[in-house]
Formats: sequence, structure tokens, C-alpha cells
Amino acid sequence: MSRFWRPGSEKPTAAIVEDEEGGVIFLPTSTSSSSSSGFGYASLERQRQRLPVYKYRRAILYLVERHATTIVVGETGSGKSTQIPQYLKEAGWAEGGRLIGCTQPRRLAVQTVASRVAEEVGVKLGEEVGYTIRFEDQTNPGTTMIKLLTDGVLIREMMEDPLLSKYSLIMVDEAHERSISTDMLLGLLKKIQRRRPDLRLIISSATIEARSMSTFFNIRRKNSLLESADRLPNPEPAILSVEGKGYTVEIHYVEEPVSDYLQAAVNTVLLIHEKEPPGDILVFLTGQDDIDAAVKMLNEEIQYRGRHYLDLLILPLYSGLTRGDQDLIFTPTSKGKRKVVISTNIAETSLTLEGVVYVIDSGFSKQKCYNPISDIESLVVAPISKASARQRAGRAGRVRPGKCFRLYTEEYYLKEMQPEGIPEMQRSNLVSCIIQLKALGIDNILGFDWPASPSPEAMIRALEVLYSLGILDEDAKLTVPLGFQVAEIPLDPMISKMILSANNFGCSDEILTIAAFLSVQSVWVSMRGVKKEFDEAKLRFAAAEGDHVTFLNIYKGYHQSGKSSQWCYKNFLNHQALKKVIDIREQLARIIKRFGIPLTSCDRDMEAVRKAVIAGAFANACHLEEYSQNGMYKTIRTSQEVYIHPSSVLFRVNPKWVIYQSLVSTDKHYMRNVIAIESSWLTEAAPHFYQFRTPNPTLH
DNA sequence: GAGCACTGC
Repeated sequence: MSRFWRPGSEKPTAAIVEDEEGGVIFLPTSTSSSSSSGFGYASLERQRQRLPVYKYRRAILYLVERHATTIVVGETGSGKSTQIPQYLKEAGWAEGGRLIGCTQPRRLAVQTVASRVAEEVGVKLGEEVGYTIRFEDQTNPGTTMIKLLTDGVLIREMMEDPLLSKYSLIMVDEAHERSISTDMLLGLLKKIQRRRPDLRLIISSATIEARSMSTFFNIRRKNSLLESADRLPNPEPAILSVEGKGYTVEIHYVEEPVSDYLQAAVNTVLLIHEKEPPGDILVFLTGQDDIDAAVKMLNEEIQYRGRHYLDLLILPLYSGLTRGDQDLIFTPTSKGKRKVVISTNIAETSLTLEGVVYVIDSGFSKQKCYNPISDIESLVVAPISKASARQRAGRAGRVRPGKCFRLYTEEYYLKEMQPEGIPEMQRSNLVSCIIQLKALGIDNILGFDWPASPSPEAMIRALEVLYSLGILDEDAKLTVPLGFQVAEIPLDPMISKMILSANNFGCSDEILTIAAFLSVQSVWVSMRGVKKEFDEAKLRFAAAEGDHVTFLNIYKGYHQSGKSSQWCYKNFLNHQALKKVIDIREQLARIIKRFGIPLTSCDRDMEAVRKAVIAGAFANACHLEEYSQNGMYKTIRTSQEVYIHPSSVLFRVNPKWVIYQSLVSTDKHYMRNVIAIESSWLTEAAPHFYQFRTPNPTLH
């Protein structure tokens, strides 16, 4: 796997060094190019030419021409996401009505990259340059040449157009994040390439998995005819490294392992403030609890120490914060003040803070893990990977040279830290993923070529769940029409099954609303300090049947208020979340209309609603332990000990039989979104599961 | 009386 450049063209100027851990490091580039950014006279064109990626323009075009797959390794700030699509368009890859597609893992990134590219090309967004995310299609078929989209949307597009025939080239950005949808997409694109040797791929990644990625995409072409082989691109992937625009970051380690990283983080913040010149501090901790505790500790220290410590401004950052709190984080620090942002992983990838010069890295984050035997997903605090540690450190070098303080020893970093994190695919329940592959006609799931294979246990578990829902048949093929319809609905298959069964109970109208509520994080605004008012607000909507029926009450109230944000505020409801509920509900209504399923309402008959819920979630039935004093339930399927989550309206009500929609596992397994049922409804709804169920349906 | 790292269709 050699690096290539066009003969005669200028060679890459950055020095590229292989480090001892098998990574690629980039020697610092000269700083002259970044000193003139303050003038604002430079044309867009000149700004473009200053980006590090510009030097590689010809090399990239040459590689893409000659190779089926090109892997571009580059740090953030190299400009690859915005520039490469433009280079490709200028070189003619969008001629003849073809599309250049560029995927991003996140919606916001799709929108910002698209508007930046449109601005640079000098066109209106939605014309030559457009984007598609869920609920929003800003493209103009026939005109659009560069199309930004989330990887999830591109997978959905494959259901209509399995070979993605409209695209001449697809660039998959942020591939190092290894999200489920990125990994699925990579596997599917590899498959498409076998059928469409003309399709070009660019895999863009910030870290050095380039080698394994390259092995993955190295396609040995079968039956390649000699005469056509000449015109076809080289199947061996090319790798190109592009340096970033980041400044050097000096790394500091602790000399001895720390026993309490929270205390160590607090001490380090104070020490930086004492000894180091101005510049904001970003601290990486694991979750809300940790962060709130650290904020409290720091504020106490500041009060206690007084004097110039009062210049510290301590701000927490995690996804659950309101918009107002997040705005504080993005307002520039006033003169003399030093901002200290204490954050979860959200600051590692999803959002970028300007002005950070110091990073404190605890070495931990919360990570999802999945046990296919118990079928339980949980969040656990776990050590981060070297790739993550580097990413965190890089956050200190965006405005000027910075420092990163790692709360672990250098020896630990070198000898014990894993080079890469485990791909999400190997830490998740796979039902949604497998049904999408089935819908794309991939029958041999166990033999699918993934960038990282999930465990056979996890795949078998997913197949079992889909089989018990009647979505797959004994041959593990999608059933007609249920399986195919479920695959088209962009929800968890259990919820999709619930929707498709609802019409049998005459309540598809209600169930669509419930399904939409189940698809958003939480509709409640959690506010500390006004607990009593919050609980009272909740009680106004609480239904004896459980959380699902409570959602119907909220929806009704929201509608009657004329979708008023004022009303939401008064009732501790999150207006953004409710708007999303409305969007999702509309999308679902369109889909079932296409299936020819009428919208029926059962009015006040909540038994119908509960039975429809069971049709999807019957496997999650639980029974209250007879003599349990603390509300302990056991799941019917595995006799797992579970409890009703305190956020549920059924908390402390403890009905005898319940069905839950999901489990959150912390110190206990908590059931979220719970509804009370009659035990007889279970055997009615799923006799195959509760009466004739074999422990392990055989699937192949 | 507890908690939800982060995304996405």
C-alpha cells in the first residue's frame, strides 16, 4: 500500500512519520499561513487555497481517477469535508446528471458542510449543492450535483435504488467514528462496488485505521476480463495523508496513578489557573453526576480561595442541558475571565469549543455495551482508547499551541490503553440493523462482510427477536407483508410491529402518537430545585394505565393549546421534543397511508391501546414479585430482576403485570415507559411465545 | 425516589 501522487505534480509537503504505536503523526506545519486570517479581505477562493488539503488537490483527483477506493486520513481542520467535493465537481464527476454524495454521521454536520460548500461554489443551497436529512430534503433533482446526507439517509436510499445508480462517487466522512450506520454503509458500499466497478469511494477518517480499512476495501475482482480491466480502476485502495491545521499540544501525564479522578481534575484546574497564562480549560469527565459534582467542588474552592480564583467561570456541558445553558458555553469569555467547561464526550466529536487552550482528560467515558445473552444494553464507565485520547488532546490546539493534562500515567497510555475503541456495531442490539440488511436483500446475515463483525450470539439474538415478532419466517426471510412493512418504518421493529397491529384494535391513530413519543429522548424538561411543581405538572397528565396513555394526554393538551411554547413551559414540557413528536408522527402517518392502513381511533377505549402495545412488546412482560416490599419485578422471559423507573407514572403504583418499552441498566435494571396489562392478554397476543415457545428457535 | 455518553432513519 503505497502513497501516490500524480507524476510531475508537486509532492505532499508535510512530513509524515510512523509513530511507535502504528499511528501516523504529522509534524507541525509552518504557522505563516494562519496569521492572516483576521483581515477579512481575502476572497473565498484565496481562503480555499490556504487550507492544508489544497496542496493535495491534484493528488486526490489522480487517485480517485485511478483507484476504486481512496482513503484520506486527515485531522480536523484540513478542509477535506468541504473541499474534496468541490474538487470532484470541478473535475467533472457530477457531469451527465450524476451525483457526488458525501455522508456525515450527524445532521448538524450535514447542514453546516452543505451551506459552506454552497457559499464557496457561489450557489443557492438546495440547487447545485444540496442536502438531505430526515424531515428535510434540500435538493433539486436534475440540478443538484453535490449532495450532503447522513449515512442513515443513504442506507434508506438504497432501499429504492440498491446500486445507488445516481451516484458517481460517494465520500464517507468521519469513518473513524465507526457508528453502526457508518459501518453498515461501508459494508454495503463494498458490496455495491462488486456490481458497479465504476463507483468511486472516498473514505475519510481522522485516525489511522487506514490500514485495516484498506484491507477491507481491497476487492479481488473475479472474472475480470483482460480487455476491460484496463479501463477499470485499480481495486487496491490508495491511502493519502493530509495534515491538519491544528497547533502542537504538549502532553503532560501524572507521575502516579490517581485514585480519584474527580478530585484530580479539580486540582488540575486550580493549578492551571495558578501557573498558566490565560486560555480556557476543557475537562473531560464521564456523565452528568460526575460533572455536577465537579462543578460544585470547584465553585466551593473558588469561594474558599477567593481573590483571583473568582476569575474562573465554571460551566457544565452535556446533552441534557437546555438551550440557554448551552449558549453560555459559546459566548466568548469576557476579559480577565477564564472559562472552565466540564463536559462529557459531547465535546469530543459533536461540538467544538473555540478558545480552549488546556484540556484535562480523565481517561474515562460512558460507553454503551450489550449483552446478547440477557439482551440488555447498558451504559458503563470505561477507559477510553488512544484514538479518543488523541482526539481530546487535539481540542487544546485549535487557536494556538496548547497543553493537555492526562490524569493517567504515560506508562498506562503506552502499554495498557487500547489503540482504538470497540466499534458500536459490536456493542449493540442488532435488530434494526439486521432488518435493514434483510430489506436490502442480504439473506446471509451471518456471512455479511462487515468492517468489524458483531458476535454470532448478538446476530442470533436479533434473528430470534425478529422471528418471534413474525417479521422473519423459519427461513429467516422477511414475511409478507409484515416483515417488508416493518423494514420500511424507521423505528425499532418492536414499535413498528405495534403500529402495524394497531389497526386490528381500531386504534392506529393513538398508536402513531405513542410511537412518536417513544422515539424522542424525553418530553419532560428536568429542572432541579422546582421538584414539587414539576411533579404536580406531571400528575396533571398521568394516566392510571401507564406512560403510553400519559403520552396521549400530553399530545391532546399540546394540540388544544395550539402547540403553544408558553403552554409547554408552564407544564415542564420540552417544546423542541414535542415538535419532533409531531414531525415523526406525520412521517409515520404518511408511511402507513402508503401501506393502505386506515387511521382509526378507539376514542376512550384504552384496553384497545394496551393490547396494541402488547402486540409489539409482548416479550417485555414482567410480573410483580408477590412478597416484594421494594417493587421488584421479574421478566417472564429470563426471570431477570427489574424495577419500574422513578420517572414512570407507574412508579410506586406497582401493578401486578406490566410491559416495558426499554430497560436502562445502572445499579439496577430499570423499566422505562411502562404500561399495566392483564396476564391473559399475553397468551392472546403471542401464543407462540408464551405457550409453544421453544427456548431457541432454530434459524440458519 | 433515580438518572440518560452520543448519534440516526
